[in-house]
Amino acid sequence: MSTVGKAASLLELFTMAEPEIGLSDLARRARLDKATARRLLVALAEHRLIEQEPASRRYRLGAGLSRLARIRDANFPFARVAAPVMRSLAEETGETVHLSEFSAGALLTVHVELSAKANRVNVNAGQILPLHGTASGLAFLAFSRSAATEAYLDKPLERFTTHTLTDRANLAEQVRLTAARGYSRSAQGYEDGVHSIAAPILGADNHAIGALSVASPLSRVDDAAATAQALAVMTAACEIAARLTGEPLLPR
Amino acid sequence: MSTVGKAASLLELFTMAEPEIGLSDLARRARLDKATARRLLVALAEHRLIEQEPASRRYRLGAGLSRLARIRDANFPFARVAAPVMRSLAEETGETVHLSEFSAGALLTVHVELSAKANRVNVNAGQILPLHGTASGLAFLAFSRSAATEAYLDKPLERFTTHTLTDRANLAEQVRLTAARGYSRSAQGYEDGVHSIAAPILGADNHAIGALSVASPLSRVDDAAATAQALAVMTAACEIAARLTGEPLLPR
DNA sequence: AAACAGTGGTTCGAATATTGAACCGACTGC
DNA sequence: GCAGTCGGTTCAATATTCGAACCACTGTTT
Repeated sequence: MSTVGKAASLLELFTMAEPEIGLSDLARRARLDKATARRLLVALAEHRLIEQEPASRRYRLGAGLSRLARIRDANFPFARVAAPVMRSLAEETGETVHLSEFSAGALLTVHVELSAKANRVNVNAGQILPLHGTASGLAFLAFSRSAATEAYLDKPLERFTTHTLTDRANLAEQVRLTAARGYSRSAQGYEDGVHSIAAPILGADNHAIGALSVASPLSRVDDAAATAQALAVMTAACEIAARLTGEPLLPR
Repeated sequence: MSTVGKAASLLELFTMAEPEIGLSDLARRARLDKATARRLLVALAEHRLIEQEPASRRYRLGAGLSRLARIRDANFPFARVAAPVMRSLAEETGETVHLSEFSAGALLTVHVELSAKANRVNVNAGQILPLHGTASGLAFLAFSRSAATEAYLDKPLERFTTHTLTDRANLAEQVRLTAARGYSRSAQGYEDGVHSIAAPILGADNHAIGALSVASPLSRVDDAAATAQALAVMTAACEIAARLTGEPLLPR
């Protein structure tokens, strides 16, 4: 393994549960010689990627990481990181794909990849979606903190079409179903003739920060197509989350 | 320079202004051979510390950095990082030092290092300080976003002692003075017999996220002592900010 | 109090990973 | 077609890293 690979492995030994580790321990776990581990740690410390607690002499992640992460997060937000994954999903499904981020009590559409077909659903970036009535909203609600979900459901809910779910019991049941199977499905809840399948984008704390959705003309979707879309959208949503948070891809 | 040092130098070439850089450019700026730079980049990419945009083939900071920074920030917050610096400041000045973090419209005291002297000011962690009437509050206001500062000053302000500044014009003048010289001074604005000098803790965006303060019995402070305290508290505040954000220490 | 087991840290000849000039193919502007 | 980029690759020469053995120290056990 390359030297920088070894150094990176050292960084990866630190976790939420164990954010400070001693030299011998680090060397053992990274399967490195103590002398090697120390030399790498010193080099990392020179660039503030590692700090050493003066009292206990244990090592921990350095402030330089905060700085670098800030640069990354500021310049490669949600939409930008997600775009290539969405492009693939749009090609695979042949349908319009849109990504929404939770903001001020609703979902804000931050990126759209349109279907290549002539008969397609059109969504505009910037559009605000309600949490009820859309597949994206259901996916978000199902993976939010339960207190927040309950609070939202208790408010009076606007009706957009004759199919909009506004009844608290029905909606709660849909949320439960979505949480159980990992994706949501909704037809004409917000706009007539539109069918959507959505999955949540989970943040580092495993709660939804947004949702990814495949939107099709209702006439083109049967149960088989919906199942295929569901699988694809969940996979893509996981991929986006992984690219965003840096967590390794975990199967749900 | 060590190999990991070179790799770290590559990471440090990315900035807010230029978050994506091509191979040749990276090699030139880091004064590395192109082949070397690339080998390092590949090694970093394997650990997600670097990503390569597939289309342009340019490099950028990776998601792994976000993950590591999250681990660091969660486990070594404000108070913990600041504590050793505060300990030194308390020893240097011989007075009680307290650190406050802005939270919900006021300053929350998150850490205290008490003076070694018998006659000292006592402050408790957890105590809430108003933005007016305390040196910490003035320091915070003077380095907040000006809109937020104005909004605060427009509200009715509670009186705590006969010395509390509640007049908008007087307070605005104090804020202006604090912003100009980099520290605030207040005597008996919140509690009788207490004198304080404070400096803001600046976040990555150069706005205050909290304040550091030296609190003394009023009887012990003359102008000379206050000047010395001011210098010490500003230096310590800069040091804490640097340790927190990973930005290099900048003179004000 | 002596022996032991665990730290963090250092040394230096041996082993090996790193280096970089020269190379390739692809693209852009002239 | 040429010149000047770019990203990426190769391989002999070499500088860097490796790691067993070594301190000095601390706390525990006998």
